[in-house]
Amino acid sequence: MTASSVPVSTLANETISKLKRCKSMKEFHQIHAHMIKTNLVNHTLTISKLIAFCSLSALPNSLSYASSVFRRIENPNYFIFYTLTKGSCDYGDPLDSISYYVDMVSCLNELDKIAFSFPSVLKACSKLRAFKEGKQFFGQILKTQLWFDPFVSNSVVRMFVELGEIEFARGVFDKMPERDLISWNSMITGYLRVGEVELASQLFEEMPERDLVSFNTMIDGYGKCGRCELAEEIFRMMNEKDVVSWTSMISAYVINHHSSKALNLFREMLSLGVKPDVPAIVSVLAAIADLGFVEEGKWVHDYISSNKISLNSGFIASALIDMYSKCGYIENAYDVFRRVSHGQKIGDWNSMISGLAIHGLGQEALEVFLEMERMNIKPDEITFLGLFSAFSHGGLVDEGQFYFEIMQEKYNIAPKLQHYGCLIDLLARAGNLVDALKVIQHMPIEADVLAWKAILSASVKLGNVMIGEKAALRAIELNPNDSSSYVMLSNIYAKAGKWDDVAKVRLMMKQRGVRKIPGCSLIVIDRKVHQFLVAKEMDAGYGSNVHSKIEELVSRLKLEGYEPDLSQVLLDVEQVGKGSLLNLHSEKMALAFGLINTSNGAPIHIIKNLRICCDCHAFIKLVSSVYNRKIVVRDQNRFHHFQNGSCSCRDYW
DNA sequence: GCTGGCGAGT
Repeated sequence: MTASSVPVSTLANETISKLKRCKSMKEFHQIHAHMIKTNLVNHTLTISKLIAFCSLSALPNSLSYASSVFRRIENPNYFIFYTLTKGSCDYGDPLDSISYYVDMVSCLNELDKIAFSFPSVLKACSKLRAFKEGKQFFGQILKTQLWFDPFVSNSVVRMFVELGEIEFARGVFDKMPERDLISWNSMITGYLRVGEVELASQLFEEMPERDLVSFNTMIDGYGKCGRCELAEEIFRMMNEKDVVSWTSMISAYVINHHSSKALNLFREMLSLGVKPDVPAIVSVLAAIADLGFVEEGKWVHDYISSNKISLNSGFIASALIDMYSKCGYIENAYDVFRRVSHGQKIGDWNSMISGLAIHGLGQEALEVFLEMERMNIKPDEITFLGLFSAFSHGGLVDEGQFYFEIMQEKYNIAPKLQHYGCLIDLLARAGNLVDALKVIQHMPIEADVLAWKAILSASVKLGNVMIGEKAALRAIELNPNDSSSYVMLSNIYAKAGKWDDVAKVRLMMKQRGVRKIPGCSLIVIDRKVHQFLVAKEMDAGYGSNVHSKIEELVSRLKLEGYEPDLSQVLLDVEQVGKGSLLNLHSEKMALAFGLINTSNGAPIHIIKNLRICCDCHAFIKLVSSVYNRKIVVRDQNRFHHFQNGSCSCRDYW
């Protein structure tokens, strides 16, 4: 049978079901060509469906294709306008979404049909942060029957919530003709987003009925407000949970730095037979990355492969790259990246650049960035944060300054506080305190505590008491509870032999109740985690072994010229003799334990919560050559790969 | 004559 002898309706139905199954632009092109050949382009329903499935497909270039088809239609109907409005709002430029809406009302004016587009138009306003225009649309809605459409009025509440205009949202909520579950849930989201925990709880108590979404919203919102205990309470009282409930609770733990709890909860979820989906996997990967437990990370990676979850789905690749980097396995991160890097996802590139950065691989990070440029992938703010951090850790000062200019001139990205922070850190680390201070003076935003701490920590390293003092006082003023600023100030004084000033700092801390965070190092052996706290006896059983091993190491290394760096013992001098206090640094204990409990030549991975100290750094360098071990230490800021007596940071950290 | 509004992740 030839095409022309088939009834139009059959052909149309067949084409529509093919359109529904389209997975690539190529298929859309083929069907469109076929429609032109069979004259189906003049069949309203079929051409509408082509535009609909294409605009809502989320494929690259699908919207511009849909719009080119649209432009050849003489009298487009509501449905076509609607799909283009929604498509551009969700997957394209929200501004186009508003244009389609404006076009629509200029040529058609049935209110009940316009209603369908309004949710997307209002969503476009929130995406564009267009409060004024949003209010204008709201004004128009109020004058019509649209106000009585729950989809429309709920979208108004949602828009004000997204814009953070909580008073407006509440005003609409109170005034709307009918409130359903969605209205209540949105309003609660709104309060939680602005940190109004009390008001959110109150609404949650007051609402006439609740669904799973209401509970999940509370878990997520409490978590994001830093109220893990409240999130837990809701989570535990739920009779029915879905994967969103679990994921919300897991990420509440991750955000609040309870990564072990997050990992345990993920395990509990699995044991109850709840199948993790992409967001659940991504959130547990963040926990694993934080803990540095590569074995768990590999298990999740296997799970992803064996369950045929594509590396391209959601943030899977970027989460894996991040996890492997933060566990010290930059090669594995690179493998994942290579498998997806032909893709266009900015997050994958950003994770790779940041990963290389924490390993001090500045040049490699720059190469990834240049590859990105060659592929015409537009870098965003986060790309540059990663890049600057890579330059900073790699000591690439000229490159850092050059790309700081490029970011603004070529990519039109205005530097934010964090970008300035990176630039300041870059200059300060490289020993250029004066220029770093100049940046602080001239930047259009007030420097934050991190910027001053960057100056401070560089001053410690350079022994610059004057600038260090100034930076420390400013940092302490900005965050009086951050112990590290006091400690660094005290370190500067100690290094300069100003013991009276050291005492003053210590007194200040005591009076303000600021406690030094104890150094803590982790080592994982045979999937078991061993934790060492500074100056503390460890778990019964191997304490004395570790101490005698450290003593053995010290005497062996002294033969190689190791001199304990006593300037590193600062605040707690009266407690124990300085030399032995140095030997109680947590990373030395973890290292000794690792040497005892792993076979000769096996690499040792250690994770420390604070920055590694100079003495331990020199110590571990020597151990790596004398004992012929590859030792990888993750400290608060970055990785140190020790091998053959030197460190990948080239003593620059 | 097909359609629309809430919850989780890098």
